[in-house]
Amino acid sequence: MNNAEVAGILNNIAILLEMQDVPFKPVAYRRAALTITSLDTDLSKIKDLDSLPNIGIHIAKKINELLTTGKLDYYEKLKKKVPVNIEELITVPGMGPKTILKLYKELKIKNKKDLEEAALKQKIRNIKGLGAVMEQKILSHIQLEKKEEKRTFLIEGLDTSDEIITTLKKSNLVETGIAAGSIRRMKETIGDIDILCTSKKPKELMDVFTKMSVVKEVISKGETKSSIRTNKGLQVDVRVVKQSEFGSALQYFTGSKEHNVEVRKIAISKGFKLSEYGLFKNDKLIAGKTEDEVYKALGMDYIPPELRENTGEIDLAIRHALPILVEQSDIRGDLHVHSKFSDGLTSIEEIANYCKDVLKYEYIGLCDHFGGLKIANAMNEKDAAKRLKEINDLNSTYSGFKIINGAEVDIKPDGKLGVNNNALSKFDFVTASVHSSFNLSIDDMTNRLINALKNEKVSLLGHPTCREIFGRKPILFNEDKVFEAAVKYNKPLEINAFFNRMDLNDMMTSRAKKRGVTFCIDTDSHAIKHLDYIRLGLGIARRAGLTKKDILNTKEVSKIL
DNA sequence: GCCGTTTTCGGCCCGACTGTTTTCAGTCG
Ligand SMILES: Nc1nc2c(ncn2[C@H]2C[C@H](O)[C@@H](COP(=O)(O)OP(=O)(O)OP(=O)(O)O)O2)c(=O)[nH]1
Ligand SMILES: [Mg+2]
Ligand SMILES: [Mg+2]
Ligand SMILES: [Zn+2]
Repeated sequence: MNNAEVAGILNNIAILLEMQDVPFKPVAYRRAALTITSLDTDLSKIKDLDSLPNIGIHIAKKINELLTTGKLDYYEKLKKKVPVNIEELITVPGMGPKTILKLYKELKIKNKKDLEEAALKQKIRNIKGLGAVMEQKILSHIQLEKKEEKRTFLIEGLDTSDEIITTLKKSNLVETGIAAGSIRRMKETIGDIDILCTSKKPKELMDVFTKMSVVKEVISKGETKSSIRTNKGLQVDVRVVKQSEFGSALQYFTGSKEHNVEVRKIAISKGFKLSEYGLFKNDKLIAGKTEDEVYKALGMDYIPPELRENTGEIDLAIRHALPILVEQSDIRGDLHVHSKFSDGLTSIEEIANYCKDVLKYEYIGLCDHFGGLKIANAMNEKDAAKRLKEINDLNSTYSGFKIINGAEVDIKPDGKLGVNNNALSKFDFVTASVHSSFNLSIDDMTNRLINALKNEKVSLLGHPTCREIFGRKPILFNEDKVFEAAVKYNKPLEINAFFNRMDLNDMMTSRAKKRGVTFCIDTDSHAIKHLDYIRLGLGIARRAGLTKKDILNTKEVSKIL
């Protein structure tokens, strides 16, 4: 039984207990499940389970029973009382523990199929406490759901929230509009789009919001909170508050939920109450205009959104020990950019101008594919020579900006590069990365990456895990050994910021930092607009707590060659 | 069931929207 399965069962127990109105235990089981979900080691490898946060002796014992027997008596007994497919039913909006219980008792509904049939026969509307509206909601959800992916890419959230805020602002009813939730925290995937607005006319603003042309369905609508679904199937939540409440509302709406709960507990312990409307002491407003004010009043330093996951940031903020996170303005260049000379779409000059004039970089590393990779239209020696001349010509026209003559080369299964080191001697910067044979044994893959890192011509290990979000699984290797090699040979690991790679991800970056690894945030651009993905890479870096000095491309060009 | 600069019992975040509702439960953020 793996971690996800154990967490799933603990979550189901929480729901079964809620059905019986058991107080507090559901929260305890949910927290335990969350702890397990965020674990990066297998439960079976952990000896003292009850030393994990939110897992005490009782849940630890239950986990052990699950791990050794594959079953849990306590869970089986709970299920016997309400033998329904919880996972399936709970995904239907509006279906919570109480509704599931009621429908089982009254109509023997055990799963989605039963639910759909009952709704079609108009049986649900007759249940006391339910009605025709609920019946219709259930039906339309079950029939429309089909194949919707639940979460989506961060970049889609960033772009769509920008578009919606722009649309809302056209009404002149918005004072401040900002994306919140997981978008503001820069999570690699987002479940919905959360937008906070301040306005003097919330009612009118909500009318505008729920009547936008992209709205397919209005999920709920109130004066301070409304939700819609777009024609692309994305849910958008908008909260509207007064400008004077902006800080506390943003603190609330940015989350994470777990962070909020923890901060609110601290407020309680100090005799305050914290909500989206402000920090209060005996109904007297203490803070609320800015987030900074709220955190300060609670004895904390301001916590950057990317860190608000209740993974230790609150303690650090109290002890004034938060890291000073890397910022966009610290980035001096992008060291993994493709041009027309391989599979990119853009001329070198266009790329250079954008980096120099718009992004204010001091350098770019042109890392067109070189040798070996047929699919990516790799350069041969002749192409490389032609490109070098173009680079030199352009460089002679710049002051304070430099195009670095780099290459991206393939790492073969044995860890040798796609081309020999002699052929690489002409390049000043070499990104080595895996592009095929993703399924080696862990040992072989580990040796493959270590051999690449060991190679004196290699400057950087590109997209180290090769995972694609919602797509290819990461390649498997011994993390500790690879991190160790990266430190030993003084080679940074790439934080590849391409929207569907984001590789290394936040968690692995955080673990690597603890082992002393350094990093390089690259966009892997193949077109001008990809260069802006740097902010996705910054999101990963900041979520992992990286500072300027952890990152190669915050350094001057003379220090990286 | 978990947890502890109000340490081993007594508390556990707080509020909006819907409709099941006419004074509130349930679900969701
Ligand atoms: N205090 C408190 N705040 C919550 C709760 N649930 C959600 N929030 C706040 C924090 C969340 O970041 C914010 C938006 O809620 P979402 O459900 O959209 O979650 P979030 O955006 O963090 O993740 P997502 O990617 O949408 O799944 O609302 C809660 O139970 N209590
Ligand atoms: Mg969200
Ligand atoms: Mg939301
Ligand atoms: Zn590349």
